[in-house]
Amino acid sequence: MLDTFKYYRSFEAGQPVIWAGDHLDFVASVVVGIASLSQTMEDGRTQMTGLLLPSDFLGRPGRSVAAFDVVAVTDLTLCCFRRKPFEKMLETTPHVSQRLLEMTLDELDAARQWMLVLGRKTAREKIASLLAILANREAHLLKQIAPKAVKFELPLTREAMANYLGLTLETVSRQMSALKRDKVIETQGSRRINVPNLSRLTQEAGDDLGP
Amino acid sequence: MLDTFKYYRSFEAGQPVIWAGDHLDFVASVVVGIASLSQTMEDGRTQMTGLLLPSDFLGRPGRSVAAFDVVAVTDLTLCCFRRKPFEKMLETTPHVSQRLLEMTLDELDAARQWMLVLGRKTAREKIASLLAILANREAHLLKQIAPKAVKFELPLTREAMANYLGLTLETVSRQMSALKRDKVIETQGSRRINVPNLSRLTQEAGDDLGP
DNA sequence: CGGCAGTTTGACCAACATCAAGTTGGGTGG
DNA sequence: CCACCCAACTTGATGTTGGTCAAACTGCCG
Repeated sequence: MLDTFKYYRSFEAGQPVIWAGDHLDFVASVVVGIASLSQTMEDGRTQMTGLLLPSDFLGRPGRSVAAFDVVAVTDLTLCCFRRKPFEKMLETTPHVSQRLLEMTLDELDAARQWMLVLGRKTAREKIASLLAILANREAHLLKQIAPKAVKFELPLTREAMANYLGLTLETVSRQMSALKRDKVIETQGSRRINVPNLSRLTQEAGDDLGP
Repeated sequence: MLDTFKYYRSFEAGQPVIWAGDHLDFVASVVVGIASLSQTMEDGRTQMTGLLLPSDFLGRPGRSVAAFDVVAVTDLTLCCFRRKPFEKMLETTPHVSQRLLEMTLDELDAARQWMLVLGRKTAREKIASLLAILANREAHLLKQIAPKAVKFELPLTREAMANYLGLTLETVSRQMSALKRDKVIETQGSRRINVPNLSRLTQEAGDDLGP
């Protein structure tokens, strides 16, 4: 059973969990908080390639070297398993590997959706896409289905948003101001977001009929 | 056994295999040729989200609706399995789902690598990245390890390259000309590419020490 | 009351997109 | 066999988006 060899690790907001290339002999699942996956080029350009939310899986059975940097975006608690026994269990407990396959396929779909955002959307649409994802997640957590309005807390700094969206932090800031000016969003401070009309935001994101 | 319910389907270069939203009651694996996965926005902007090469898997156990457009880039042959029996087999044959998990994790890593290309690389680096992938694949097929020079056939039109790279076809063409002018590549016609110095190309792609 | 990280805003600039001609080359029909 | 056609490609002129550099503002913490 999983419980016999799991353990917990906590990280403060901003702390690195692992660096790409590090030896990594555990896999983990997010319990509370948010972590980011990212890559950095030699000259410092960085691209966030995913956000890990509670219940998301981290690590790679069969690989002992991390492919990406993982950083705690907020205070973070992971539930970790040593990799070897976890791999053994994958072999002996088929429904675990089936569940993991399903989660990985979901992540792959999400990554591909995000490629459209990065490759083809304008700065304004990129920001709206990110806000729409966070707004929908919030609505989902509150068990609301297609609500008109949503309020939520932005877990990311402007710089982190820029790294997720393939923009500079100045452009992120300008487009946030523009969306505020155009009444697509309202703010209290720079992190508390109020979306008065979620379908308007979705439309700004460029995926009206959905992807 | 898989063989008892598999069948083959062929497509000519340029033909659609399925459209996003279509009902899809098979999964498949590429036998010969190349297929592309892509998404299109209502206004026509499109982004290719993956290339499927021989042995790659297509479809999604547990989902009956296609999430992406699939198009045959070259003449293409698929080996198809009806979805229901395939899913049943996943449940009963653990090592198949483990193998599929491994392949999916590889694709997820590749998709995340590509997000760096789309989000952060310049047009020139994007072109070089794509050419480097194709060159390395060619070298791998010929069982060469880290050769100095490689020749290969570009399977994509300029427009398809643009859709993969998040560029316009004019920019692709200009950067191809620039790489030729700078002796990073040589060409015979617009599709036959010769890379005289693969590490130079890799450097132009911006991943010297490589992720 | 600093000090500092995070953010906003402005002025200017470069990279890429857009619009618009041309050019190439393979395939077809006369 | 050649002339023409058309899709794919190249190249040029110009425009726009988002990047860069720089300066100020906010709010929190010591």
